[in-house]
Amino acid sequence: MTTVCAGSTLLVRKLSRLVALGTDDIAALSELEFQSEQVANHHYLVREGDRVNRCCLLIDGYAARNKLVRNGQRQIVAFHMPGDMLDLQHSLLNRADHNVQTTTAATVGWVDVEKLKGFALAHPKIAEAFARDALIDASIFREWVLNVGRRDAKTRVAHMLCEFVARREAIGISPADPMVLPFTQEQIGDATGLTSVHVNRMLRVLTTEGAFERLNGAYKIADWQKLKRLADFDPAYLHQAA
Amino acid sequence: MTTVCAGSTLLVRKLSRLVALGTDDIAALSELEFQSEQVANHHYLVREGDRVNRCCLLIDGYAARNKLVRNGQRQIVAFHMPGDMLDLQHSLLNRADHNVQTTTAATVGWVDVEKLKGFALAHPKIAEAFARDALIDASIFREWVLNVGRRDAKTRVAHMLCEFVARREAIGISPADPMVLPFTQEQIGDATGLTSVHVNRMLRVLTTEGAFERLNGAYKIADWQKLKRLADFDPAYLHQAA
DNA sequence: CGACAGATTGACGCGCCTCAAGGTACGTGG
DNA sequence: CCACGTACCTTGAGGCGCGTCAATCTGTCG
Repeated sequence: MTTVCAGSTLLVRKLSRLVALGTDDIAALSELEFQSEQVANHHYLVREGDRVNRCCLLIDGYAARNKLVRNGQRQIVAFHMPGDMLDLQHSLLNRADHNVQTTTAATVGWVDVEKLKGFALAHPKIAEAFARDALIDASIFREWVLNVGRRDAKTRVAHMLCEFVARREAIGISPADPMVLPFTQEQIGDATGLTSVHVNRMLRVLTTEGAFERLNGAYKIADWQKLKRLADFDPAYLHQAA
Repeated sequence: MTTVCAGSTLLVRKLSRLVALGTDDIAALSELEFQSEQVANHHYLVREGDRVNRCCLLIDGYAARNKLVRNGQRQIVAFHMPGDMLDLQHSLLNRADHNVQTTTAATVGWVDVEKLKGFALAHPKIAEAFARDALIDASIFREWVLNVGRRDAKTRVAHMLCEFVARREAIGISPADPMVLPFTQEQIGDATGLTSVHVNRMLRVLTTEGAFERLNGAYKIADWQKLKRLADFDPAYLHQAA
């Protein structure tokens, strides 16, 4: 549960997509020690109201951020995949304003926030990478406001799938590969402001229209161009190309 | 149009709410020169696709960020008020992924982005303030995803009004003061994912329920506690208390 | 085999949208 | 001073997209 692990490799790879790291930056990052932990599905990595003093790198598995309204309905506001740092978000704020929960079994690596801050102070390139990462997250949040506020159900679901596929591609997984979605239909509903029932119907429509296929538990993008078109998807907001 | 102005006072006041600035930080900020410009309502301060190399301080008036879907529908993803820095958001990214547009006539002050970056490098406290500001913006985006995704129309409109009032309070304007809303009902609709027609009806409902009053063009919060309750509003996400 | 999470499907209703017709306030030019 | 345009607000009637409720099915893990 608390073995030191090679999360730093993953982190270097991620930050390298954001800025051009110097060899000294990379050397420094390699020194970073992550306390590795295996957690079950639905495990809370951060809870609303927590004081955050350590930071979590998602090494394997998937996670989602969510907030609740008074009557208990849930809204997922972001999802995360291997390589994502989950709590830079909160490190400078007093208390977590939302929950972060795994959506599959997962492996995470913990680092002390103060240690990361020290790195940022000593290495401007690393600080810039952290800042860009936070700004890209913010850009994604804006797209989600648009998605939930102004697109119809079919487009919304398709858009969320497109973002998932595009971000997977950035970490090296081809859109054409079959995939097991790390979300239930209810979670897709929580992310798109719909009910699981309606998500189910929209997935059926997207399937009959030939945008993607379903084989027992797994899904496969049947026509990536068509799905993007149906989704009104423009990846510019992901700021992936450096 | 390009007179140097005292925007730095406003900026010092804003950053002081985010971190404890040292006297040297304040002295340095006072040196900052803003090119002041008066702009009309509906003026674009940033356009989607722009390369951003200068940064805009909103000195007087109001502005909103918006994105468009393919069929031309608009979604406002954030609004801004005097004292807000509008483009720290974009300064580290290649291209603007959304528009920023005034919603009233306004006065803004421009600074060079590189100059600001220099400040951040030389003054860790200022860098931290910028970072916290960006993280708070992100927190507000998350709340908007929740608002648009999971609350009904009346609650949504009330919530947006609450955020407006709470943020005004942070810059020194009492919730009890009558106010002329710097948004049209159509803009409130664009911010909440509703049509202007339905916003109109919801405002009527909130009025008949006694949450607020309307006197000719101006509005007044009649019952701040009641409005917050109707809105499911918890200001924690604004991270205003340091 | 039983228990349980998740997917699927149908019937029905409501919240919000659409379309359309004024109304009001204000600025602008004759 | 009035005529007119423009931007915004207001109100009503009707319709549709998505939610609600509920039953059934499937796969998986003990």
